[in-house]
Amino acid sequence: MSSIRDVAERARVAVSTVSAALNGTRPVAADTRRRIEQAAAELGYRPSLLARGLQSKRTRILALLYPTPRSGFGLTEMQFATGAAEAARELGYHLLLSPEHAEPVEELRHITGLGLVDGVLLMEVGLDDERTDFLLEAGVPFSMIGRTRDPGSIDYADIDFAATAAAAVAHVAGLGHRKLAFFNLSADRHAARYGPAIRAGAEFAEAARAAGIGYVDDFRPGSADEGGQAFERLVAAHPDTTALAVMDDHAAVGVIAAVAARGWRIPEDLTLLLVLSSARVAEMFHPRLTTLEPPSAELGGLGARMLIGRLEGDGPPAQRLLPCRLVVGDSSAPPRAGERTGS
Amino acid sequence: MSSIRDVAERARVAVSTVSAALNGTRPVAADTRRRIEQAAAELGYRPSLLARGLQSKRTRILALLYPTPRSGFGLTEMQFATGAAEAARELGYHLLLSPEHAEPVEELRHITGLGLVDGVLLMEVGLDDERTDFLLEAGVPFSMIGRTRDPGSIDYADIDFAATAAAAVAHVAGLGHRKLAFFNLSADRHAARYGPAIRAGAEFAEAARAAGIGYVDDFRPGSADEGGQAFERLVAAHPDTTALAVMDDHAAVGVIAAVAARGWRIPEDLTLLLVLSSARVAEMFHPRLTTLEPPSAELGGLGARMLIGRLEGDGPPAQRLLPCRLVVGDSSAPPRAGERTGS
DNA sequence: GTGAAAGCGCTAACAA
DNA sequence: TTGTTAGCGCTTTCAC
Repeated sequence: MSSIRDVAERARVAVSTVSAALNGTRPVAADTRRRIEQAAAELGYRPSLLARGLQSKRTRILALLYPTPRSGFGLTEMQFATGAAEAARELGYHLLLSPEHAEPVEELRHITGLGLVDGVLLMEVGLDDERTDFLLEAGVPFSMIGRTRDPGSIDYADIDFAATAAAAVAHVAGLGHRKLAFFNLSADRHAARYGPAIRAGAEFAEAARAAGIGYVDDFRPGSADEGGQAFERLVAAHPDTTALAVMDDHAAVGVIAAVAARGWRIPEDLTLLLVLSSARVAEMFHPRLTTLEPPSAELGGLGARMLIGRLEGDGPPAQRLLPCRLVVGDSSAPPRAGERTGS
Repeated sequence: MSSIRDVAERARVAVSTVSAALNGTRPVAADTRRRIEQAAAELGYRPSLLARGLQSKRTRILALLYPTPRSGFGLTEMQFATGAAEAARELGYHLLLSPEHAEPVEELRHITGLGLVDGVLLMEVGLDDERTDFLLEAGVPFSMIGRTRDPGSIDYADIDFAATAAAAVAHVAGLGHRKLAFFNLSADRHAARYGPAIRAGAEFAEAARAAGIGYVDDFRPGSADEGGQAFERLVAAHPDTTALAVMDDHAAVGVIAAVAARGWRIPEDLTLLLVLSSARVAEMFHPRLTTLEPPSAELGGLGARMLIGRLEGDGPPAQRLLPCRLVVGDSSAPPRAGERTGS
């Protein structure tokens, strides 16, 4: 690799002039600049990020902290990462993928202590997240994909659960349904104070209330089996339910099986919505499910942009909510006029 | 951030002694070492990766080059990334996520030119991959997840297609099937000389031949619709086919629908296998599909380890093939004794 | 408009 | 066993 000295020698100028010419830090005579640029091009010169970073205390590297896949990392999470990486790249930054192990705060301390990264992007943010306390205290710039209960002036990009729930409710109400059930994420996720589980629950209830349709949300199935069971209990307790929104992919699988087992059909006997699942997953189902697809890549990109904005000293905190996109599949239809048949 | 000088002053020694004590580069008196360690601890000292890298020409950062999601990035690809990040972390390295845009080689030139990374991990390697030529020529250490047609002495971790195909064939043959069909990846992927498409095709043919069972593989459906159509054509042309292995998730969806449309059932009328799909995807189907799950995280981890091995100057090239894991679901069963009913 | 020199935090000769 | 010193490649005063 050729260094700035090589360029300077070849262009017969001082290194400081090369630096100035290449960065536009101070005026350089047009002719000198030309010689320098040519020399740099001929040598294939690339300024060393390390040296530059050492000097300027800025590396243009961002760390994306991600929890080691628990039950499994979804497509959604992946898209946060790729979205963020993409946005970072566009702005001349790099994204470091940092797995969090047992002790997230330790991990943070480690990664920020190295002086390697300018800022941190947090994923899977809990309502109360100890990592934010640490970062705030340590004065490390960061932004969140998701948000804590009280984000204060921290930058974040999160799903607009209110708009998402409203869209879902409008969709089913528009089809003529009068009673909607909502299967939230598993009890585990609630116990972990997982924001999406809690916010979606609250917002669906509110949206149903506002729309004046019936609403049930006592279920939190986290697997196919639990999904099937929850569905059976739902039908037993609320036979007038004609539309169901499910947050957990696997639970949806169980619901579909249970529907078929009763001799019912989707969408004739039940309108089924997948909430916060990518359309790619929805396509795996047959019939193709209507889904509220989270704008994952956009959220990741926004998170990265916000962080960079902060690093480059922008203004007020950027806090953005993006609604899920309603992708209508073949699992939604008006409710059947008469009684449902089957067992 | 406190620097090595601060530690040196506090411990009343020279910086070089601190460096030596902390890195074990040269002998340090036990007592001195203690003082240094204590001082470092008290100051919360973390050596700067930048400074160290500038000096040692080694940053302990690896770049994972990933293609910008075309049709869509699967879980599988994600797991390469997380597996690699995990392994890197364990060995004290960091993983940079580098999206490749239009011009992969340009991207490589850029990322390697910065002096930021010690080596590169390549994903989605084609049979003829221009990136390897560049890296070889540039003398940049790298390893591949996947492999070119002729990997020479390049490190790689790839799927063992022969073992995978053998396991699949043994599974269906063991159930008593006499004729297996194989739906390869889409024509697009073949056109792109995508290794897995080509290798899996060849190895399934070979495994079927070796096992002495019938084999058909003229189909390359890349979507649900194409999958359904391919299935219809298959049944028309080879009505004696009782087992089917499918590589594309979406095509499998179409097959399942087509099977149902004929009034057939899985697994009674058709044994269906998903090849190279994660079990997590297989669970989305009902019945749960038997799958040959790629060891994605392991491959990613291996790729990272190999690269690190190379960087730390190990011996001969590491080239590893890992078989897919056969996860038996509810879609495989012995062939039906009599005729199949339905249209 | 340009050059010389200091220094970012660290490692590695070389001396002592 | 420890200290002194010279860089790694760059940016940034400060002179000229």
